[in-house]
Amino acid sequence: MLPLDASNNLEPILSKTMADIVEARLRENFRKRNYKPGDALPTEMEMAQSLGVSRNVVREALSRLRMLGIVETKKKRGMVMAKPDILGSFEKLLDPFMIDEATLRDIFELRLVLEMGLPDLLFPRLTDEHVAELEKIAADELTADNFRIQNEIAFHGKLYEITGNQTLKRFQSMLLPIFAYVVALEEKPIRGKISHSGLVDLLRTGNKEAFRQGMLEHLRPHFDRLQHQL
Amino acid sequence: MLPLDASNNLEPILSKTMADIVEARLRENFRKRNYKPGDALPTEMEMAQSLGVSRNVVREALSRLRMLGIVETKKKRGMVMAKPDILGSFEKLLDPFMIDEATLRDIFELRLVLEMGLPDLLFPRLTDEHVAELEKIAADELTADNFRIQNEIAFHGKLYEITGNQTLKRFQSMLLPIFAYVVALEEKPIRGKISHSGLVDLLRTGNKEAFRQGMLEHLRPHFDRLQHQL
DNA sequence: TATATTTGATATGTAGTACATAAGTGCATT
DNA sequence: AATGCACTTATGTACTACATATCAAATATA
Repeated sequence: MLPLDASNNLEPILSKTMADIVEARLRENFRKRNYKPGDALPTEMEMAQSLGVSRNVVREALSRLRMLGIVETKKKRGMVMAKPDILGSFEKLLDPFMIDEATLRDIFELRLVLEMGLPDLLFPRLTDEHVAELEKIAADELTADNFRIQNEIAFHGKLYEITGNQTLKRFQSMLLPIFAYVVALEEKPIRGKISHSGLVDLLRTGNKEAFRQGMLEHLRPHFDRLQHQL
Repeated sequence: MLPLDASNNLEPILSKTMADIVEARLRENFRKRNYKPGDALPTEMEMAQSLGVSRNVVREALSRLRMLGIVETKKKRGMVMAKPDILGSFEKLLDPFMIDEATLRDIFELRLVLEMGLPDLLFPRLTDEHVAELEKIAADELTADNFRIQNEIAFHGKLYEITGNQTLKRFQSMLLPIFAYVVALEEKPIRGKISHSGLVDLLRTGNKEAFRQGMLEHLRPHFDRLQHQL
C-alpha cells in the first residue's frame, strides 16, 4: 500500500516523509487536472483513503498548501482551490534575519539592477501628475537625517508605483528591509551627486537615458561598494 | 489558555487556526531569540505543552516551516534551525498554472526591467572568456526554429551568469517558464532588429550604454506589446 | 406559495493515544 | 580501547473521538 511510486529514480537517499510525498502528489494532481480557483476538492478523508495514508499526513500536506494560499478551507464546505498571493508568501521568506550574507548582497544588487532598468517601464507611463507628486516628495529631501531613509523609500517607492506594475511595486517593498539592512552593515552613508530633485528635473526633460544616467549617479555610492567586493 | 496574544491588532476577523497561530509564534520566537542555523530547538511535545495545544497542531506548524527549509528534523536528534533556500521555496509558487494573468504580465515586465538594468552589473565583471562564450552561443542563433527558444535561454542565461550573482541567475531561471508562457499567449514571434551576435559585438566595444540600447532593440517586440496594453 | 425556522448531516479543527523507527547513550564483553 | 548490545528518546504515522461551523433538507409559519 506504499504510495511510493516506482518512478522514484534513486536520488540521494533523502528520506522524504509521507507529508512531503502527499504534498507533491497533490500539487501534481492539481496541475494535471487543471484545477482553477474556486474548484472544489475532495475531502481530507477521501484524499487519505485514495492515497493510503492517515488523515494526519494529508492534513500536514494541506496545511502547507493552505499557508501558501493554494487552497482554502471552510468548515463544512470542504476545500477549494484559491489563487495564491505569490508575493505574500515570498515575503515570509525574505527576512534578513534568516538569510545568509552572500544572498543578502545578491539581493542588494538585484535591487540596483531593477532601479537601473526601471526607466523603460517608467517613461511610457509617466504623467504630469506623477512628476508633481515626485517633486513634492523630493522637496522634503533635505529635512532631518532621521527622516532621510523614509524619504528615500517614499521617492523610490513612488517611481515603482508609477510603472503601474503592482507586482513590481510590492516586490520592491519587500526588498526594502534587506536594502536597509545591507546599507546599515556598511560604513558611512554617502549621498550620490544627484539628488531626488535632480532626478525629477531629468524626468521632466523626457530624456529617458539622461534620467537613467542620473539614477546611476544617484546610486553611485552603492555601486562603488560593489566594486570593492570583487 | 488561549495563545491568542494581546498584540493581536484587530484585523479583519479572518479565523486563524491554531496551526496559523503556532506558526506565527514559532517564527516570532526564532527571531526574538536570534536562533541561527544549527541551533537546537525544543521537542514537539515541549512546544505543544508550552503553547497549550496538541502535538498535532504543533506538527502542522512545523511541517510548514520544514517545507520552507526554516527548520530540519532528524528522528531522535530533535529539530534544528536550517538556512532556508529562499529561491527554492519561491520556485514552488512560481507556477504559471496557478498565477493570474495580470500577475503573469507583471512578472513579464519585471523580467524586461531586469534585462535593461543588467549592464550595470555585467560590465564590471565581464572578461574576454565571457565574451567568447557568448559568441559561441550566439553562433548557434540561426539554427532551426525548434531550438530558437533554447538558444534564447542559453544566451540570456549566460548574461546573468556572468554577473556572478547566483541569486539573480536563479531568479531569472525561475522567471523563464513564465516568460515563455506569456510569449506563447501572444501572437506571432517577431525578432528584434538586433540579434545576439549584434549584442556580442556591442559588448566587445566596452560601451555599456550602447549595449543597453542594443538590448532594448533586441527586446523591442516585447516592449511594443506592452504599449498596446496601456 | 413563499418565507422563516429547525433539524440533521457533514467536513474541518483539535485533542489524545498508541506504536514503529531511527538515532543517540551507556554498559558490558572481549 | 574497540565492538556490540540493550535502553532511551524524539520524530513519523495511524487511529479514535469530539467540537464546531455550515450546508441542506424538512418543517413550521405567514
